[in-house]
Amino acid sequence: MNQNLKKLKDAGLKVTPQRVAIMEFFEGNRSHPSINSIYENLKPDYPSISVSTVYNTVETLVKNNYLMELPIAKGRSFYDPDISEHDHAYCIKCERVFDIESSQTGQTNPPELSGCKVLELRKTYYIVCEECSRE
Amino acid sequence: MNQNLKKLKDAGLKVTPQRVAIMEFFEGNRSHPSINSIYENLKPDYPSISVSTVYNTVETLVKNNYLMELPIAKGRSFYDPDISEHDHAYCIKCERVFDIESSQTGQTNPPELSGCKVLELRKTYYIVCEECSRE
DNA sequence: GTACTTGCAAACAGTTTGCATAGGC
DNA sequence: GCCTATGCAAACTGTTTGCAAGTAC
Repeated sequence: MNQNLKKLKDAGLKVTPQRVAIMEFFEGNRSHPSINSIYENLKPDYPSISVSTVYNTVETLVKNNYLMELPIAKGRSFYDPDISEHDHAYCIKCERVFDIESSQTGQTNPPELSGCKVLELRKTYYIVCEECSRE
Repeated sequence: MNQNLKKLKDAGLKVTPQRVAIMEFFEGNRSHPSINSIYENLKPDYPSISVSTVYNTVETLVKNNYLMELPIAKGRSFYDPDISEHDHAYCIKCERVFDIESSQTGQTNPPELSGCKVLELRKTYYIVCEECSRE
């Protein structure tokens, strides 16, 4: 709560109800929401909120390392408030994203990338989740 | 060339000029084209080809394990005719995709996925490529 | 001849942009 | 009061769908 206010202020961002609401929505949220699900979840409490505000805010939060963007699925991104090193699993049936604890850390970069700036290695397991396998 | 005809026939698919053209376009192509770049590249030789045919054909080829789909970037997919196990690097500046030889193979699945059907593990390096780093 | 494939247009989903208004500081 | 953030609408991109006409076999 106050953490969020502090984070916004530290980043030199204005504290608006929409921004705080979006940050609160992400707090402890392990469901990896899409832009649309953020919008739909906030609309009941903030009827006037617009999609573009959600886009703006999420973009700002990504830039300030509060969220990470997961372009795992076709057509839309998921967002994760856990920016620590971990992997993801994506169920191709229900399209949900799950967290996976990262196994080996500190791997060396492949030789092909010697001249490049490597920002990050992302590992995604494509799965059919337990629930969806039952059907 | 005849390989493509054979693959289509083996899959029980009709041999159409468009399908053959798309398969030829992918042959030895390491540039990981998007739907749009396939379309643009084929249009000069096949002026009447339509985007929906490209979508249809690519979908069919993915289903028949001739292509793999890479939903690496926001908003669009890339396609790779190399379906053997390997990783990718994506330059966030020029948005090109590079092939990376897979390092360790045969890793075991993480415990979180014990009840799931794991289809694939994909590793993507997010980079700024050599060329883009120079600027 | 039949069934699948193509090409066109329209619909659709997610995202981006421009701009006037509102509101944080 | 200044400047940023919001909300709305319109534009845009990538994708999907419906359907009539065409074509592989």
